[in-house]
Amino acid sequence: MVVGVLVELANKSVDRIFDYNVDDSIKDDIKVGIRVEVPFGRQTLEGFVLEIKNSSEVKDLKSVIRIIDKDIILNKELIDLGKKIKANTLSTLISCYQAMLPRALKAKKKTNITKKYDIYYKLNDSNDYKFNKTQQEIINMFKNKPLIKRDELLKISSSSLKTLINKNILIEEKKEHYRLEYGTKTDNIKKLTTLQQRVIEEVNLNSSNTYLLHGVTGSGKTEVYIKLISNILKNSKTAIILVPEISLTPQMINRFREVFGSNIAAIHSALSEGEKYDEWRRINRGEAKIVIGARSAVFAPLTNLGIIIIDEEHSDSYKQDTNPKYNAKDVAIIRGKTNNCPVVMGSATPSLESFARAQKKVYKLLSMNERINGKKLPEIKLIDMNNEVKKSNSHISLPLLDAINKTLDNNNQVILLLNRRGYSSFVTCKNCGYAFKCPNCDITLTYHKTSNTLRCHYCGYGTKVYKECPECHEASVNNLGVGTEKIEEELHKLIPYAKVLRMDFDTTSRKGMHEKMITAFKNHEYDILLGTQIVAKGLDFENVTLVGVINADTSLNIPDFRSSENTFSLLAQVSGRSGRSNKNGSVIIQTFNKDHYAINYTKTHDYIGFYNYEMQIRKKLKYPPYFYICYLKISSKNYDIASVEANKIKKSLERNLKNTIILGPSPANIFKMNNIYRYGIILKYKKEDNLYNLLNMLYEHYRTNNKITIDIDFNPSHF
DNA sequence: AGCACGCCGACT
DNA sequence: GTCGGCGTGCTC
Repeated sequence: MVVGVLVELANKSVDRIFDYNVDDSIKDDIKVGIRVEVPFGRQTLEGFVLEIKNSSEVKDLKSVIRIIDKDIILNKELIDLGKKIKANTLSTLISCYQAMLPRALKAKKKTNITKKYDIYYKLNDSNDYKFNKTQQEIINMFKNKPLIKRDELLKISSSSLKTLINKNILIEEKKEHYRLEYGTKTDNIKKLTTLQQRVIEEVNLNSSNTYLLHGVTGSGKTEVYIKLISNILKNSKTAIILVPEISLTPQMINRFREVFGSNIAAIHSALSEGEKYDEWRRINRGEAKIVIGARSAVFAPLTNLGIIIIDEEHSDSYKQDTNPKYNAKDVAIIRGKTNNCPVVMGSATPSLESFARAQKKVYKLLSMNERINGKKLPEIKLIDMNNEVKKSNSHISLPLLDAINKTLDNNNQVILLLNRRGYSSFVTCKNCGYAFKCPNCDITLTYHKTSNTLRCHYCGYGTKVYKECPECHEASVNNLGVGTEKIEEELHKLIPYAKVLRMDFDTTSRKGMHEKMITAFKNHEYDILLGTQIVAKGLDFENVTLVGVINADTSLNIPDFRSSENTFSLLAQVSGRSGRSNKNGSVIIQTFNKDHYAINYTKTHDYIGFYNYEMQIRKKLKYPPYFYICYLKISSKNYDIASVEANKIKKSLERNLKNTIILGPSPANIFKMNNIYRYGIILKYKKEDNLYNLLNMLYEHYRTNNKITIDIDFNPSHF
């Protein structure tokens, strides 16, 4: 017997199958998809069996050393899926498989993650032996229970136990146990509104359709997902639900546990590698039917898949920005087709790409435009900070302060968002909020400290930094941002009696802190929840009737063609935290750009209006969804080589791609990093048949060149 | 990724 | 003369 093995080396030069002989002694356990250890050159490597055959074209084969797991790690579907992802992302096949597996199953960086066992004992047949009193007591325990845990027997006497084991009267038996424990399910499915019910009925569970569920904040999307999954389970099928890591809170998981109990496997970053390994094996063995997790959960080795749900589909967290640079949404659709099951993507603010596909009937659009509490969406007030800065020096305007006071007087709670996306990488005017923009690309210029210049990292345009603002002519140009600590300080001065809970990535990084804070705020131990992006998503507090946005503009100024979309989405999401139960909510947004369309469409909760407006811009500037984008990054330790080669590459692409717009090379977002210089080339195209081929050849050409590294990202989430 | 092979510069 | 620099190529 001969096997074709893919070794665990993420290098293009060994990204192919190597053949090995299999000794008769291990032949019976060889299956496609298991892991084996093989000799490779002078080293010993781990790899996956991808083929089983009778003979090989290669003579003088080496032999498989041993089988690592008898269990199949990569089933047939995942093996094929990996090949498709390789083709779509131009990454190595092995990296695609590694992306599917928990750390414990990768050869690299494995930190001794093992299975956990409980030790049990059972009685041996031959027991014509004279026991003393304690020994007899132990023996008697086995009358009702054939298998007893070691701990229980130790309680009686460790020496007697030892004797019985030595005399071969008790036999040890190891049983694997999982680290996590699961409650019992309640099947507590909430009663659905007619709107929710209609959506359920529209989803054809026996199709491979892709649905886009556009539901306003508070419209009850989660309960729709639960009902859909519950229907899937009745057909004895399985389900995957993807959520952004940030909203994968214990509340969210508990809600699913409540309904589905141990049928759920939840994979999230708060788990240890060992716990992740256990959860993965429960899935692989068919013991868990529903998988909830972030991006990589799309690879859950479930068989008989019945539905894939992607919550908050607009989130850029579904795109992996390291190799393989896959998007979980694309992977979900591929799995949907192979399993003939539907994919449901939900959001209050769908990505333009997805909504455009829904408009073109590629996806089926499902709408829920009412909240389940029957209330209207909260009223949104804009505060023009151009006027407010003249009145006071505070980051919190008088109208916002007033509203906070009123809310607290009524014994309600407040969420304050400090928008820190893209913080301080660009330069703004302190007086009027003006941000310098590229005249060619209409994106914000990035500040380069070393040269004290402003640069466009799309086209390379550069200009020096002016002290004087070209808009209001004040000498107030700076690039300083504010942090949550500063705002907290101000709040203490302005409202001394208010209890403020500060939540950002610093204060929540310790394990369990995130959950603790959420619980404390829910229990009304605090009046104001102040935080960054982390407070904007998915949270559900019934007492919150006011949401305040300190600065709507920072994310608007990010040098990214999606900055308006991301801002609109963030503001809509955070606004949705207000007035979720039976109380009316309101929202106050402080901005320097009150006439900006992204801010204005937020004010009227008008997603469609925003969509139509933004689509015109995308069309004019040839951005997605009208054009695809591919980002090439060329990096080198040597400044000149990076620049020269990047220009050579551009010329060569120009010769070979006739239907593609090529921008750059221009300095990448972080131009110099670890002393490596990086240039970016942007490709915009609608249809370019030869593109993947050409880029693959380009990659191959530079593979052996150790002065230049090329990195290719199709449909990047940012660059 | 390792590791050997191999072809040029500066030293006991 | 040889030790060792790292560019190039191979691993079933």
